[in-house]
Amino acid sequence: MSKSPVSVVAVPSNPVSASEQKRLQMADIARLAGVSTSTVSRALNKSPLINEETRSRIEQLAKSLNYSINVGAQNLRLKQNRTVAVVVPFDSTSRQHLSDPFFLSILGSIADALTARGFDMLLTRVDAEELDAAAQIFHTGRAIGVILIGQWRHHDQLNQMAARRVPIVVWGAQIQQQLYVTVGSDNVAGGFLATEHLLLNQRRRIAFFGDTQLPEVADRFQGYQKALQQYQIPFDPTLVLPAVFTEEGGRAAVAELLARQTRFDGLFACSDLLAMTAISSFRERGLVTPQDIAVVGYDDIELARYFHPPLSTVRQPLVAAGEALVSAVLALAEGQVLPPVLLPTELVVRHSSVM
Amino acid sequence: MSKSPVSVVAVPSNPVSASEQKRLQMADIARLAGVSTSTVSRALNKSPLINEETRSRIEQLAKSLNYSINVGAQNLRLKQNRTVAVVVPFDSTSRQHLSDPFFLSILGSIADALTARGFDMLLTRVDAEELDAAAQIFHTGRAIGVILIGQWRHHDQLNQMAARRVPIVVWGAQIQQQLYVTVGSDNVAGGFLATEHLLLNQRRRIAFFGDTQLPEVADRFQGYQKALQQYQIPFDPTLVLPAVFTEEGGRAAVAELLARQTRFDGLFACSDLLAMTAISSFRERGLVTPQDIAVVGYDDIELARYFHPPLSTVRQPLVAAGEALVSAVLALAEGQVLPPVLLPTELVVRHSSVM
DNA sequence: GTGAAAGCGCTAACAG
DNA sequence: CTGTTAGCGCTTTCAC
Repeated sequence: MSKSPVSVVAVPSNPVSASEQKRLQMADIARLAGVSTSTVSRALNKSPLINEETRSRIEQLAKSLNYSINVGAQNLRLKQNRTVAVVVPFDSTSRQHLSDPFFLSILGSIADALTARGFDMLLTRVDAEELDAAAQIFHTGRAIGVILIGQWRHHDQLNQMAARRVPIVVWGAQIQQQLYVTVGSDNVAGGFLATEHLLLNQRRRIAFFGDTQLPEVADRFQGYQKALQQYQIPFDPTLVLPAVFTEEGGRAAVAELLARQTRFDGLFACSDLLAMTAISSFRERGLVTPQDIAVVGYDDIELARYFHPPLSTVRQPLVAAGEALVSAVLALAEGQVLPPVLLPTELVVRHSSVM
Repeated sequence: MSKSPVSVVAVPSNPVSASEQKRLQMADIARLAGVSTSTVSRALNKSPLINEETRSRIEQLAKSLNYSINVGAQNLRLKQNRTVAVVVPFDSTSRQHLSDPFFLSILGSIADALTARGFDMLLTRVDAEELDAAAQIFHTGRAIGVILIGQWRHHDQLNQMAARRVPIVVWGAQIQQQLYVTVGSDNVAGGFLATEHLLLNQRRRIAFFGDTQLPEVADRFQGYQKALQQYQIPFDPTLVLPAVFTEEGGRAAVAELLARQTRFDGLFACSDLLAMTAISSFRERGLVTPQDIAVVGYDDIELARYFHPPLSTVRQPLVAAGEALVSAVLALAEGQVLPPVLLPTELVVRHSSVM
């Protein structure tokens, strides 16, 4: 035998180890147990056909050897699949990170709902301009359906996918002539609630922060207008700012609003993140919330109550959202036809809106 | 699992539609193109053997029919797999949600790193007491390796998995006699930096919030003690609170600290979430930050700069973290042997710690 | 350049 | 109750 070489460099680990680490398979268990693979298969799948003694013997063996049935092969054979894809589009220009806490939370709730039903979750980030990648996940059989978080502006692409029979459900607002299924909160009601609350607290010049090109925001805006109308407050377009949902959105919107030199004493921001960055900007400029500007956000993220001042906001039902999205995509995958789902929305009053 | 107040009512559609929707497969394309499946396979895989004309014809056909190769079957045949599992343990007792923004962000950075390398990400939440479920994901062949976010107290279980040759990398702190690979930030340095900063700003009675049973926190605590020692400030155990990383953690710790009637003028909280809830609690009790209590958090989540006061904190390198975790798990899956990875940590001074 | 045939790891008739 | 056999959708020698 060759004697081991003395070297100072790290011992190059056995490069074969990956391949030599031959994965155990059913045939191995069968041989070791002295039965056929059919028997092992049946035993491990708890078929009632198998002798109790045989079964437990095989189970023991498998467990002690750390063997588990290969799901890939099983799925192929069974033509089944218990994986759902969750797609989070990102904006290729801003390379925006998965940053809004609300989206992250909804992701958690989907994960829970999926786990509860015994499904795996494939999480994918795709370029918002290439939503077709989401369809590929389905067409390649990696998932039986997809949940898309963030409707954004991609109505047409989504419609196309649905038309091609991709089981897809999107978190967002219901739109006319929409072929795909949406699950979302009642944004019109949410917008109304927030605005009405501000109105009821004697605010008359209420700014609106949100990109109304997004369907969800458009609905909230509609609620905003409806409230103004109902309380007979004139609508002033100079109070409307197309703030994007990024961290800088609130800051930029505040700057623009102030530059417009329009008077305002209230703000309805279409996300808590937006509300928080706005409040932070106001403060830098000597404007205090709620005294000078009463603010209501949207989402009710966890940090909202620990913010200063604690943020009044419109709560979207997180757990229900996950449940509904998962139910919907599963139903769709089974070929059912579904109506859109509208979840209730709730005003949470804290201190950013009342003195 | 709470049930949602809204149920998805399915219009009972044609129940056969799911099954009759026969998925296209390679044989279909072959028949339609008048070639054999071998040819289709080669064409779609861009084999140089195929006639250019034939290839493009087949590609066209496949595209127009929305056909894509079935990855499951392909993987089986090729004995390959491009999926990595990301496991987020949850505490079964508190049923704690995936709530800390930092964990969520790291998840995003992992997703990006995986996507960049052409890997799929399987996201799974598992009961912290049943970490073995993470091993199953590997043993069943659903993923070639697993990234575990949150070392918590499960050192032993993790060691067992590693001993069984499950390619697993853990986000957390390096521990003695650890068989598994960790990637984490330099927690000792982070703790030192935060504490030193407070010390340099004339704070002498610095409270520490964090569950020192967690390896990462233990390291930060070590940094805290090191700083005190270096600046010759006596260590006082009454200033140390085992705050958990939940939203209520900060609040409870503040209550307990106040109940102890010990004097303090600074706080190093082991997460931004903890710092924020603590500041919020202080405020409720008339204590203002930074005047009365200077606070430094940990993580540098996005909202930290928009908090009031903007939060001083120790930044953990998010993007690098995702990259490192992914590189590590991929290397492990190939059978390589790796050392733990320690990422640099950086103090970000804002206003919660300086007057 | 293209096709026929074998087989990836598993399950399910169909026999015994 | 258990084994034999065929085949899930794909890739790849091996022939032509």
